Amino acid sequence: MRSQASVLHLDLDAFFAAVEQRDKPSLRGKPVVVGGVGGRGVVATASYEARVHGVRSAMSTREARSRCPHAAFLSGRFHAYREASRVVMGLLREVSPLVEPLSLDEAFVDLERADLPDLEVPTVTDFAQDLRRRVHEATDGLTASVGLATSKLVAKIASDLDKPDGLVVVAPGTELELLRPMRATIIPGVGPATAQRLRRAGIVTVADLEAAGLDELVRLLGRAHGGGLHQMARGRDDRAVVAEREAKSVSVEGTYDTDLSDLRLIEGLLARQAGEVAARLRAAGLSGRTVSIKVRFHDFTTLSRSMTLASPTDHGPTVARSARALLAELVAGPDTGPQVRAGVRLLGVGVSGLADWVQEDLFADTEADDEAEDEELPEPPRARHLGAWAPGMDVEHAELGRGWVWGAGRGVVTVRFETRETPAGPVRSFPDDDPALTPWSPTEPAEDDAVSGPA
DNA sequence: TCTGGGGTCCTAGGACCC
DNA sequence: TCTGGGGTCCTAGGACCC
Repeated sequence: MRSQASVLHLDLDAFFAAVEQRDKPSLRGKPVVVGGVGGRGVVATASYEARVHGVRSAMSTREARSRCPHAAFLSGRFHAYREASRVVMGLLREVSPLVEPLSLDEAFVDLERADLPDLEVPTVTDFAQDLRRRVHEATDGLTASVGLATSKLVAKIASDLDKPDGLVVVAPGTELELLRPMRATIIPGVGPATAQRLRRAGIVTVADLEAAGLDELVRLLGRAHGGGLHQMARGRDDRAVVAEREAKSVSVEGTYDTDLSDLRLIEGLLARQAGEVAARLRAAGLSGRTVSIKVRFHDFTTLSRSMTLASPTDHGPTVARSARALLAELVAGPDTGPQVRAGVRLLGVGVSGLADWVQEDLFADTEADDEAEDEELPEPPRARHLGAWAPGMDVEHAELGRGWVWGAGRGVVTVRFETRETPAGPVRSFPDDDPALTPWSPTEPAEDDAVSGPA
């Protein structure tokens, strides 16, 4: 924790709705709701005029319509939101090189890196007011609420205290008297489930949290969360403002207005999502090894299945093939098969375990050179390492799973497989626990990034 | 016709490795 | 040879955030 209030948190007010009101004068002063407008949509942002009628984020659009029928319901123009966000983040980076965006409408700014004569309360207060004015100007009328404090925790809480269009500076040394009377749910990370567990233990306010022992919190919430809250409740938060955060996963999902039960249609939708995910990976210069699907049934129970490939991919057909294979496993499952056929409301595809293409290539070159030098073939790896014969691999690759054997060198594996036709397409199984395996000549060219390594 | 979409982080168990 | 302990990877699910 710092000795001066040099962490700034800025939050644009009712952001999506405010952009709509800015761009469409007829909406100004009127209730505006941005979110899903379909039968199963939820509210992303409600303007303050709509909030008066009880409309809230994450509420179903159906509920919002009944509470505020005269509101304008809009599905959102994300290009406009991204553009407004870009302007604001650019402005923040002008005042400090250390800006950490949390979403399109929110960021931390480290004032220790800003050009200020000092970091005393009057100075940072004037600075923040000037910043809010500049945001208003640069965005053609959007308002921002700002919190200033000695830590991220308190700055974020502070920015919310005088919304909209507010500024709250928490003077160093006064953090605990601010936090103690507040509900524990004020602390980011304490959601409904955590709040309920705490309540059952008689913990409602931050003061209660502070009085609870570390052991008790860890017992209630686990090591990481319990330990974190024990610190936060004392106003202790040393998290740094971090400018660059690397993406860890890329995913696409969709909820359908009516439940899907046609397996061909489900497969087709998954394949399309796989293509979108791959395109976004390529656009970001990323690739990943783990492909996941997500399926939500009519009763809202949600399953996920994932598989890790032998090497990273950003290839649409490879992601699609993996997704189809994971779906086929669900369809073949004695419990999950009937669930799928009974109706699916959400489908999703994601890729995680991301690697940077450029780094991957450099790494591969180095490794190839090393290999040429010492002329030593890798030890035949053990079968359990083989990502190369994962279910869903196409026939050529299953027969000759050439490629990287993760963590153990390269080899050629010959695998017997059996194919069974199902309504969702062919499902393969691999009767041999221990596929035959021989070392692979490193000079042999790779054909497909599905199974070939980064060589 | 309750309950979005895109993420992050954590937990826990099993397999495996040293 | 037997036993045990860590560490890592993988998978599934859950909580949470905006």
